[in-house]
Amino acid sequence: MHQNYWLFKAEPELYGIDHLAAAPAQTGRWDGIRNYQARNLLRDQVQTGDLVLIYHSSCRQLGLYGVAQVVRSAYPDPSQFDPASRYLDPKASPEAPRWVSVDIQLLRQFDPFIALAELKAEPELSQLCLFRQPRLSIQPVSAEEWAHIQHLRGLE
DNA sequence: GCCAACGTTGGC
DNA sequence: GCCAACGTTGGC
Repeated sequence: MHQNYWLFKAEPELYGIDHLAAAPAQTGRWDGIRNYQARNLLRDQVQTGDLVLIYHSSCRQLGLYGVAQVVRSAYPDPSQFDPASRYLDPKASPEAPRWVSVDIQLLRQFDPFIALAELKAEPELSQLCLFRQPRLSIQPVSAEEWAHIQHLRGLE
């Protein structure tokens, strides 16, 4: 299948690029998505091999921190069944899961990170989902937007 | 199925 | 901490 591009939002105090970088094989589970629009994208469209921009929200330095690759496509998010998790969903069961996770592997970190203000200053990025639908936690990124963002750090 | 009340997100 | 935008809930 054709490779797609995404932007995943993270609150770095909960789980962010540093957690991913420290994980075995720099691979971690993207869990805790509890919004139906984001869930549907994750479940139906995010495929193994897709590339992902990691965005940090709700923190002092908002922006893009790196690139990851999807290494496992959607499967039931274990945290929905976990009474100890803040993401427990009492209406979900293993027989009828509601939420999904994917696994991603960190490929590289931007140096320096790409601040939100830097993204906003690029006319070519004015249509980014990040600006049009800022609350969506799993967002599509076009091939053109992806290339432009890579070029901001001299990357292909 | 409408819609008011309420909760959450997230930049500032 | 504020507050606008937006998502969810639940009575009718």
